[in-house]
Amino acid sequence: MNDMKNKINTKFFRQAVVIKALAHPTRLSIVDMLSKRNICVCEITKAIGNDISTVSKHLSVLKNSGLVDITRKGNQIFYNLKCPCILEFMNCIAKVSKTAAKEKIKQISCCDRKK
Amino acid sequence: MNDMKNKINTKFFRQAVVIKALAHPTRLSIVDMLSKRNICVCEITKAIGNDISTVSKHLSVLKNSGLVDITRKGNQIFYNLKCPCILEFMNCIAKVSKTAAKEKIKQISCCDRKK
DNA sequence: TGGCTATTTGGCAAAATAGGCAAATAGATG
DNA sequence: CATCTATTTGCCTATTTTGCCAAATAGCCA
Repeated sequence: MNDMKNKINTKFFRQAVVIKALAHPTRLSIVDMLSKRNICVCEITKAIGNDISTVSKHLSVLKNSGLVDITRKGNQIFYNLKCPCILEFMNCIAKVSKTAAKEKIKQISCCDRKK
Repeated sequence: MNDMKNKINTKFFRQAVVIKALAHPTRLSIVDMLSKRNICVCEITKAIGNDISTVSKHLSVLKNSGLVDITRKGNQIFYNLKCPCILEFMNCIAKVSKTAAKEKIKQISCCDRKK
């Protein structure tokens, strides 16, 4: 069991960092945008609608996880997706989330089986 | 831009729920175990080494996200992975996390380029 | 150099998450 | 029904994450 504790502290812990980076609606939306083309911070900020400092922090979470990279062009910093395989992953997540949503609707609308 | 805000509140928000469920070392470790076979709570608890109530809460996060399902057998509850595609996804995450780790080691050991 | 634009960082308060203990619940079984 | 085992829930505290504002940086250009 301490065995497993150690394991958690290495492989799973590191992987969780990457997954955590994806675990926020704003960051998912950013990843979605970046999957289409590289975009600069100011454009992302416009699309998201939060304060630019907030967006910048989200971007730095993505960068630290290793999911994205940056390129400077003049004054602007462009972010780009580093690992396209993330997109397949996103398909899988989309599937799970759609199924889950449908099931929740069923549970709510059909009959409150829980007292 | 409010457009995007709305989008965040629906699709990306729901997907983030699923990803958040995966974004914890303990839960990743549970998913890894479940990928091999269905296991009951008490066995998972033994492997993880946390309090059973803690493990139970992690399991309920996974269940609410739609990633796992349960089956009762006698008075034990077995958890099982609902969506095998998660495993392919994990390969991708593993790749990103390994690359990120290597790069961090490079940054630290070779030369502190940041002042 | 000095001012300009784009971006990041620091500090802080609010909200969300994690983990342990004790109590509650759900079936199984005598 | 009483009790036992397996699991979940409630409550509480500690930690982490978010998001905003103000201030600091970084490169560009006159």
